[in-house]
Amino acid sequence: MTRLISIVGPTGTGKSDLGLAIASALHESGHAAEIVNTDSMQFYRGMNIGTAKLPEAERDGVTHHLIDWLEVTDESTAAEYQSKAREVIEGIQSRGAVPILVGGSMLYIAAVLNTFEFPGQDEELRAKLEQELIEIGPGLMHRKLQTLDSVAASRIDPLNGRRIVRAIEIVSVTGEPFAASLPDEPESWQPVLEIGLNSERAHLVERLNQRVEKMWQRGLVAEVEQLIGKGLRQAKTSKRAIGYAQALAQFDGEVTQAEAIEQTKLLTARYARRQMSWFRRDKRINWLDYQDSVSQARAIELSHRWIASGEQPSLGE
RNA sequence: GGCUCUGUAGCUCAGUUGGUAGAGCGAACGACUGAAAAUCGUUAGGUCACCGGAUCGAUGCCGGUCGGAGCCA
Repeated sequence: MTRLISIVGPTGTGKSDLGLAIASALHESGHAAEIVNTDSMQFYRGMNIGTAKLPEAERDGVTHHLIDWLEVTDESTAAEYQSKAREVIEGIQSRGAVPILVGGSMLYIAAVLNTFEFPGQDEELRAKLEQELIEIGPGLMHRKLQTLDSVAASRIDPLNGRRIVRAIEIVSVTGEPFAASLPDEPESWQPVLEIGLNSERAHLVERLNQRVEKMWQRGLVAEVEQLIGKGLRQAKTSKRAIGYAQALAQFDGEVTQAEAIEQTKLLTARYARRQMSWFRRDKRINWLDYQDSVSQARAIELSHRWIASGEQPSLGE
């Protein structure tokens, strides 16, 4: 079985390019590699500019999976993605190729890489609970959870309506207590080499700001206009993507272009921060500086060793 | 030049009928098990423009200085 590689890190650090570089380096040494997208917004067909999706022409002939597999009106879920992605990964491995996961959607990555079992769902119940949340507020919902599962309640903030609703749903569906917390040391679904790309915050934010400006120059608003024709307004998840929600508001005349760009910059920088706060707890990640030829060489070296012998870099190396 | 308004956290602004101050956003950090580009939590930031006066006590009142905005000439 070929070994898994995963490239993670905040948005805009060059993960896609590094994925290609590693794929090409592995290819030279006789290992085929295919890329598996772990960016939840690149799932959507037609969402290209705002998700910084690598155009097909720039994929160097490397097969990319799980890009453009949903319509904007579809709703992705981590559970569905988990089974899909694992199927794709096993398919790649059965062909003797190396799967390289590339992307920054935290929950989706964890769902694939870790032993992560999603408790069941009940859409009808969920809808009812969501309505109730609106009516009575998170405080009372939290008390309700407390009577059902006091341990879960103690681990969820009383104001976090969304998690409270989901916890009640889980307890009701499974009839069992809900841990409501992530394990400190997750169990790997498969052995994996994780490479993280990051950079000093100020530099990253500056770069992200420039990228947002470019998205508008390249016609994000026009892309949104096209997506409206495909039902973007009726969408649940896709239309809330950073940049798309703002471009839509601009298209509707609710905000000026300057405001839309400004808000998008803010949300992007905040998103990058949240990504890091999630990734930092994963001690398996080998962090490297982004867009640096030394880092790229290092990442390739790590990958070679990993594929050849299953050797992980030792601490402080 | 005259009149009026104005100067409080990195930003936008509340506020104190005189007892040294708050919010939203931002920042740093954290949580996260079927929407996660989501949903939330914690913390740190202020000689309340500057100088003087009256007062037991001033960010607040009075005078001045400097900066900003508007109107009139």
